[in-house]
Amino acid sequence: MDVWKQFEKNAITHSAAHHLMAVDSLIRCHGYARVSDVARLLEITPGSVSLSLKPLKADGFLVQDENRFLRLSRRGQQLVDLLRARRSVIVKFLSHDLGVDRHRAEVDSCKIEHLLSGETARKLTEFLRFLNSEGPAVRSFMVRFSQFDRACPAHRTECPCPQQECLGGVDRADEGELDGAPARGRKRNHK
Amino acid sequence: MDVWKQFEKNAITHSAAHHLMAVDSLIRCHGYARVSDVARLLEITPGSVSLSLKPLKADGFLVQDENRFLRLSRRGQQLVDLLRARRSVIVKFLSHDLGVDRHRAEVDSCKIEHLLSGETARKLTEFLRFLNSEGPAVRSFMVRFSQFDRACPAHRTECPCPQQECLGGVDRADEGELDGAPARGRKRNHK
DNA sequence: TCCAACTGTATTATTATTAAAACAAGTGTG
DNA sequence: CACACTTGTTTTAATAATAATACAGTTGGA
Repeated sequence: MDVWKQFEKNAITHSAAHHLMAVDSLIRCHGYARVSDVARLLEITPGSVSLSLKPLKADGFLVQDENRFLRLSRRGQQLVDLLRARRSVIVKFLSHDLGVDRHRAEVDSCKIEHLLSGETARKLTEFLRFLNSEGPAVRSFMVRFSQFDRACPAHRTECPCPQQECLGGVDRADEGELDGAPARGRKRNHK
Repeated sequence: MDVWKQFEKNAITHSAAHHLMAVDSLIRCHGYARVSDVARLLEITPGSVSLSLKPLKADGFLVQDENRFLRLSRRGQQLVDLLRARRSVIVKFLSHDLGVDRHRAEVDSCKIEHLLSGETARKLTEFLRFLNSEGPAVRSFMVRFSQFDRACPAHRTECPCPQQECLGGVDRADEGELDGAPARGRKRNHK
């Protein structure tokens, strides 16, 4: 039971990551970012943004100049660059190499990019860099993969015990169980 | 800004997933699972478990018999099987194929397994099945990968602009920024 | 002075947890 | 049998973090 309870130990929340990235995007696109600009971009109220940014300022990711324009600190910029790099790596892997729908790849990456450890992100990047290096071994590998029989073997042979590594049956049978809206009854923020 | 705000739409929380899997593990190991057994396994109080299980019962993942022994419903069992399958696929990919430390691979998988869409999980599984199919193309691919120069090109050539797809520099420079404990000042559950 | 922008306070909701009290059911002993 | 003890469950109250809103107040520039 060592793995359990590790899930709360993340340096940054999903929401915080998006707030930081919004600041970065605004600065890159328009040259500046104020609280209200972030709010408009994220479609939430300025008050909410102000509150969300407070811990980020306290943690030294963000600074505000005398006119309250937002700027990323060195640490903040590093973090944003890191997150963006991770996201683009994961999106590329999912969409380009695995063939996941682009939009879904982006949603999935955005959910997990800030949760990966540095080691995993690094090794994934190395793998991706190799996968996109276009060498002959890689090319023949990808050709073989595209010819690979995608059907799960568990669906061809009758197997009485629950599969260890087949997501096909369960997942297809229960499509949306993990993807979409909750099944019923649970109140959620519906804005 | 379509991707943003998708992050809250998950069918199940991390904690709920662990509670469900604990029930499943207990039943498989000891033949039964009561609230207090789950609490012991997860090292939290029975009261907490009782509260956490309530929405899972309401959503039809769990049932309790007349002696209040816990059982997974059909839906609950499907969900647990799905999550376990995903985890084992991701752990195998990270540790076996990418060479991530086993424990870290488990922690990372456990963080993300319930967040992936069905499509992504399925395609990842297909890829993994191919990667472990031991054909000659795969073998030569993996041999090449093991010989692949892991050093990030950005560290060899001077590049003035922030890297799009290099996690090496930023990440190594800021090791632990996303992995470990918060930098400072943020109060957290320290139990 | 007026308005846009920002901050602060109060409020709501969800999730996750503890601690303590209340309750239920079986066990043991005189 | 009855009373006390033990175990297990549930409920209630409380705390804490995250995420968001609404509204009131402040500030600074044209």
